This record gives sequence, C-alpha cells and structure tokens, in this order.
Amino acid sequence: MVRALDPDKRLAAASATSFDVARLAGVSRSAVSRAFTPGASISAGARERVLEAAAALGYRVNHVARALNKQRTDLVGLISSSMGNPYRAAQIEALAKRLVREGFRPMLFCIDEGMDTEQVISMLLNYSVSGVVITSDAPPAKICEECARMQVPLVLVDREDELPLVDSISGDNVKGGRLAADALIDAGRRRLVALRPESDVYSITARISAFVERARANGLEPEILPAGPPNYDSGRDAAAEIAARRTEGLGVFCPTDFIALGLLDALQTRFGLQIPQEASVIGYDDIPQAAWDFSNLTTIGQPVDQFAVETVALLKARIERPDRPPRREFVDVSLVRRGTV
Amino acid sequence: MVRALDPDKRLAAASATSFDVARLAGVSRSAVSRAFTPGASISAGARERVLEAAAALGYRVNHVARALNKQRTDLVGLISSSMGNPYRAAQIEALAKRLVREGFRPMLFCIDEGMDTEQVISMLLNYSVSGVVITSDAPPAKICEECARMQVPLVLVDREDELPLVDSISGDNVKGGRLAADALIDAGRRRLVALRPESDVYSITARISAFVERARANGLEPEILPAGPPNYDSGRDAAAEIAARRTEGLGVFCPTDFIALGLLDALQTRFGLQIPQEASVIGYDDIPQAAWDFSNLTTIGQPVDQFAVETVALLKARIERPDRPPRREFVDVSLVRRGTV
DNA sequence: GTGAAAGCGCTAACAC
DNA sequence: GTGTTAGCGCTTTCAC
Repeated sequence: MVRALDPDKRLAAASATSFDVARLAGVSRSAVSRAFTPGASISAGARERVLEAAAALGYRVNHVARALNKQRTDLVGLISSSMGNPYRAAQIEALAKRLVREGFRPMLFCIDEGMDTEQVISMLLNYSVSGVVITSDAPPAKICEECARMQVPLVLVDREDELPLVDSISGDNVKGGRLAADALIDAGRRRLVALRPESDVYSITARISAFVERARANGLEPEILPAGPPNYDSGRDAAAEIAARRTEGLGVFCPTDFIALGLLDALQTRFGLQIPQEASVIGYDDIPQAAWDFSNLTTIGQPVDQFAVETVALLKARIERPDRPPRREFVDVSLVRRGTV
Repeated sequence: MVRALDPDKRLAAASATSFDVARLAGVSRSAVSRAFTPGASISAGARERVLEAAAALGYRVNHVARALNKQRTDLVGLISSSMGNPYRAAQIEALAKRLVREGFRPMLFCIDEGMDTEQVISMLLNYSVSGVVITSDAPPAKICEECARMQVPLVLVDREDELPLVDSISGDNVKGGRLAADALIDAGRRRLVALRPESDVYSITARISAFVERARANGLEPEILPAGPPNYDSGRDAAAEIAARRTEGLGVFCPTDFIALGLLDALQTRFGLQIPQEASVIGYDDIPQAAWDFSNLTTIGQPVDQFAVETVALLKARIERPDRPPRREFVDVSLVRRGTV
C-alpha cells in the first residue's frame, strides 16, 4: 500500500490515522484515543493539542477499527416489514432518528413475506451489531431465537406474542380496544362490528379481544367480520359486507387505520354511506391519512415518537446489563376524536 | 479476554474465528479466508473441508475485521428526508431492498430540516461506507462536497441541480411535465394552472417548466399558483384558490401526488367540486394513495423499483471504477390514467 | 494451491 | 496522566 510507505504524500482527502495525529500533537496514539473517548483520563492540555492536530489533519476515528477492538459496533439492525403501511413508515423514521440521536447507526432491513430470514440474521451477525429492533408485522421467530443464542440484544416493537425472554414494547392494546368500544357505545351505536384482518400479529388480536370484552360488559355482542391482510385493500373489500349491515346503530372497529381507511373510503365513495350518520367507524394508530379530509377518521392514537424513545432506552439498558431480566414496556394510547364516530 | 485464553471453553454461542475453523479443517487461516472469498484460488477439496468445519462451528466471517483490512465496508449511507411523503417511503424501501440484494447494507439516516449535516457526514465517514445514496428533498450540498473530497461514491436520486461531477438519476421530468400538459389538454382543458410548491428541488421545477412549455406550444398560458412545501397540507391550503377558479375548462397540475391529494381532497370535501367535471387534476409520482377511492388520481407514474435498480447499478459501477466519468441516468415515466382527468 | 507473516487502525492493560 | 505493548479477526502479498 503506497499510502503506508509514504504517509506524507498522502492526499488531504485520504483520512489521517491516530498515528498521524499523535505525531503532530507530540503525544502517543493512546492519548489520541483518550481524547476521543468520553470520560477517559487525559489532561485538558493534551486533549486540546490532540483535538487541534486532529482538526488540522481532518482526522476522524475509524469506527471499524474501534469496533474490531471493542468487539462491538454502533450498528443496530432495524427490521421492518413493508413500509406501504404509513404507520410502519412513521415508526421506522422515528426509530431511525432516535437511534442516531442515541449514538447508534440503524442498519435497515425491509423484509418481504417470503424472504430468507436466515440471510438477514447472517448479515446482522456478520457485522457484530450491538442490537436489533424488530417492528416487522411477522417477525420470524428464527431471528429472535438466533439473537438470543448469539446474545445480541433484541427489542420487539408492538408484539406481545413472543418468548417472554426478550425485551418488548407495545401500545396498550387493551386500553385501546376498550377506548374504541366506549367511543362507539357512547355515540349510541348498538350494532357493533369488528373487522378482523387475517394476521397473526398479537397486537391486532389483543385490540379486538379488548374491544369485544368491553362491548360485552355493556351488554353488546359484536360481530366479528374476517378480512384480508391489514391494509387498505382489505378494508375496501370489506365495504360491501359492512354496507349490507347499514343501520343507524352500526359501529365498526378496525384494528388498524390502514384497513379502516379502505373501508371508510369505499363505504363513502362506492356505497354512498353517510358517515357517521349511517355508520360509525373507528380506527387504530392515528396515521397522518386519518386526518385527511376524506376520512377524518376517529381513531386510537399511538405516539410513535414515544415508542421510539422507549424502545431505544430498552435497548440501551440491555446492552449495558445483558443479564437483566427482560422487560415488557407499554406505551399509553388515547382516543383521537374526529368525525367518524 | 478470557475467551482468547481458553478457546475450547468457548460457548457454542460465541462465534468462532477463522483460526478455529482452520484448525478443525486442518488448513491455514488463509485457506479459510479463501474458502469464503468468491473467486479465490483454493482447491475444491480444501474448500469443502473448510465449509464443513465452519458449519460445525457456526462460523461466520467477521465483516468488521474484513472491512478493517479491506479499508471498506459493505455499508451504504441511505439519506432520506421525512418519510411522511409516501413516495419517499416507497423509494427508501425499494432502495433498501435492492441494496441488500446487491450485497450492501443500508445505513439509514432520516434528516430533518434543521439537522446538523456535519454530523451525518461524520457518521458515514467514520464507518468507511462504500457509498452514499441521497434521496433527500434538500440534500445538503455539504454532504456532496465532503463525499467528493473523501472519494466516497455518491449517487443523487431525483435531483438534477447538483454538481455535474457526481452520478445522479432521476425520472424523466421533462417528459412527465409534457405528459401532464397533454393529458389535460386532450381532456379539453384550456384554463391550465400549475401549483408550484416552495421547494428548491429541481425535479419539481423541471416538471413545471416542461408543463408550461408544452402548454404554450399548444397556445395556452398556464397560471402558476404558489403553494407551501410539497405536501398534503399545502395542497389542501391551495384548494380555496383553485375552487375560486372553478370552470369547465379548469385543469390543475400538481408536481407531486402528495400535494395533489391534499388539493383534490379539499376540493371535493370542502368545496364540493365534481372532479373531473368541474376541474381536472393531475399529479406526479403515482403513490399508492393515488389509487384510493376518494382520489382516483390521474398521475405520472415513476417506477420506484426501476429507480432502485439503476441507482444501485450506478453506485456499483462507480465503486468499481472510481475514476469513470459521472453519469446522469434517466428513468422513464408514464401517464397513469385514472378518474381525475 | 497453500502457509507464513505482515498489517488494517484502534483500544485496553499495564507499567511508570 | 501518559506511553508501551499486545492484540481484535481478517486479507494479502510473497515464497514455495
């Protein structure tokens, strides 16, 4: 490598090493390292000189080398299913920003239905990520197992069905389901319907269960209407069934805004229903589109940013104390009242 | 480090090194390295034994170590502005998937308006990323400069205003603008309006220019209506102005679906306009929401996946030949006919 | 085709 | 508080 043989001819562009900085500052490489390590024991003077020299040379610590030494990178695997769902996109954005703020670097993996999970695991492990955050709709159990086995800190977002041995965080789905039921009942709806998308995600199941339970506590027996995957199209496809039930007392709960929007849109556009006069609809998540004019959807709001903050906190805590008992965190949800209920 | 002193007591969980594999396979560490390097010269027999031993030990090459040695990681910085715009979310997803497929690992940075760019650069450079892809609305020139200076391959997506010294890719905005004008004119619209969001993004400017030019070629002089940032709210806010121009011959071009949707939604919901009877609206991007019932927006479609494929190809090409002349790639766009024109 | 040896740039343990 | 030393796990000449 020419560069090594002839350090002085080095382009200003090519980055300097701690060795160069040390030489210029008249200190050892350790001193340079210390100057860039918060809390390391170094005199103010030395630090000053190092920082100055570093600036002069355009030096940056090489995180790859640091990682090799420390056996850990700042990388965090961020695993997501399709971001076609605006809620997921918002979540990923919030998480990515928070991770960066907390000194991590998110490595993004968007996984498809049929994707080879094995590979994703390998990629993460290859890079000695310091943690993994999974927000996927269908987080392959494999990834979880492998992370556990490899001792890689893992946080599950918005899932409750996993092994109790990992940290996880989710919205208060029970409260959310109840809030939805209450809102509908308070609005005088007596004929309750819950759309149940085909999804093995526990969040969704939990919301519906809580909804049903609360309805029953009020002497009402909601009808459960099966639907496709929890997205716009499924909601739209369910519209005919719902329209057929048109009554003054009809109140529909969709466990996801994404699906609620499809339903609502088709109900109004295709079946000419007056909402909320002929039917109430309530969603879940409070995605931006829920506030759009056509929908103006009443929904259960989940604070994405707070999710992100607590998720990263959970991750940090585990990184610091790998053996601490797994925690299950909950984020508060609330009713966002708009025009559909 | 205990592990190093006592390799045999190592947990199955903790990963084996090439040394361990070499010993078990009865070869040298070099051989192990070769077995995992496509195209390296190693006999089939040796390779076989190495792979077997590796499997037995659960060995994975440590990419951090590899990167330190090669002076390059598989990491690619993926820089995005807010994913509140569904088009951006789709783009990031497509890019992330493609990068992974091509052997890269996307490091995601979502940048806010007022964010410190300097830091982002540092983070990228710290990690010896092998490239950077910028899809941000407002890609800070600083990042570009610094990448150029540090010889980090860079691809600009959907921007035309940058230095001619970097690779870039964008949709065919000229064709798109023309297509939009033609569609409106073919539908008999003579009173043309173009919403111009306040945005320094060249894509948007280019689309509008092409639109105007084409209109003029048809003897029409479009009105330019200024709007806020290119998002839903700005479109919604512009609705009053547009509604005031209600005519049979009114045709509105929005250089972004995101803004078009806000306009369209408010036009219908708040001002009771019949679209396309009382006004035609055409957007740009073909985001999923453009196909939703309430909007059913006619628009100019940009193939996000093709964007991703070509972007990564551009990146790879530059990584392989750092000195090749910068290229400017274009992706074809097409009219997606729905109900608003 | 194969192994020995030299490093990639950094940090941590240890003496001073 | 500071420098010296010894690696982190890998790839890569260079002989053979």
